[in-house]
Amino acid sequence: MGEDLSVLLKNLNLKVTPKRLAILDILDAEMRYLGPDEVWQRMKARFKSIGLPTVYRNLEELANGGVLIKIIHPDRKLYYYLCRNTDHHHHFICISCKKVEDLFFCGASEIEREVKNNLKGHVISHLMQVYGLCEDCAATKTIST
Amino acid sequence: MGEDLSVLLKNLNLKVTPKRLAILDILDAEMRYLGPDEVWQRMKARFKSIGLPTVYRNLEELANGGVLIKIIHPDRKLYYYLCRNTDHHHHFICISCKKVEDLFFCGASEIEREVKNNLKGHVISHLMQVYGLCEDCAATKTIST
DNA sequence: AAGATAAATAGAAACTATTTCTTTTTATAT
DNA sequence: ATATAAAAAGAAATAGTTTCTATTTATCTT
Repeated sequence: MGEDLSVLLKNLNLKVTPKRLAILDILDAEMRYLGPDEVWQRMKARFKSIGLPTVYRNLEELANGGVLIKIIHPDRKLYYYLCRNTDHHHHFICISCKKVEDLFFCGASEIEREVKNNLKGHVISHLMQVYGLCEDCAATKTIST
Repeated sequence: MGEDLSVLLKNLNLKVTPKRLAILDILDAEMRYLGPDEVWQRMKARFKSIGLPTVYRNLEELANGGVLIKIIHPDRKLYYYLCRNTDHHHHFICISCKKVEDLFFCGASEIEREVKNNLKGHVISHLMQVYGLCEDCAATKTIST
C-alpha cells in the first residue's frame, strides 16, 4: 500500500513527483476529510520546503481527475478533500470527528423524473451530503471541535 | 406585496429597518439566487450609503432565522441566498440563468435507513442540490455567463 | 409625544483563504 | 546525457468575509 499511488498519477498524465505522492499518501491514511491547510501541515512535516500554492494546485488537479473528492461543508464555505471508491455514491459526514463514509442510496432517477415532469428541465449533476454522528461519536455523545 | 415583509422580521424579533426590508424585497423580486455582492449592488441603487458588512450581517441573520436559504454552489465556494416556501424541500438550480426552483423529492427516509443499518450512525441533516438546465435555457441551449 | 435603550449601521481596517506571477527545479522522453 | 515541458518555491496580489468603534435609529416605556 502506498506504492500503486503512482499509477493514479500516471493515469491522469500527471508527473510522479514526491509531493504528489505524499499528498495522496496523506489522504489515503486518513478516514477524515482534510482541508488544504491540514494537508499543508502534514506536508511540512515531510518536506523542508513546501508551498501552500503547491498543495492547492495539486488538490485541485487531483480532484479534477477524480482521484480526490471535493466535499463542501455547510458551516465554513471552504472545500475539503478526500480520496476513495469510484462508482457513484454520496457521503455521510460525521459532524463530530469529520470521518467520511460512503452512502449508496441515491434518488437520482426520482429527481430526474420530477425535474422532467414538473419543471420541464434537464438534470446535469447533483450533490448530496448527509451530516450526522458516526457510530463511535453517537456512542460517546461527545462533539469534538 | 412587499408589505408583509415586515412581519417576517417581527417574527424573528428583528427590528424593521428600511435596509432589511429592502434586502427582503430585492430577493423577493428575484427568481434567481443572489450573492452578497449582487445584493449589495442592488442596495446601492436604493441607498446612498450602504455598507457591505450590513448586507452580510443581514443575509446571515435572515438565513439563520429561516427567512432566507443559503445555497452552496460547487464551483465557487461562496454562498448565495434566496427566500421561499417553508416546508422541507430541495433546490433545482439552473446552471445557465441561476434560476432556482423547488424540488419535493427527498430520499431522507432511505438515507436514514442506510445510515442506521449499515453505518450504525445517526443522521442530523442533509443537503441536496440538483444542477441542470431549466425549461427556458434547455430550449435556447445557451449557457449564459 | 418625548426620552431611554438596545439594536442596527457606516466606514475603515483586519483577516483569511485562495490565486497569480516569475523564476528555478525536476521528471520524463529522446 | 540532454532537452523540454511540467511542477514547485516564494512572494505578492486578490477576493471574500469579518471585526471594531462611533454614530444613528427603531422600538419600548411612560
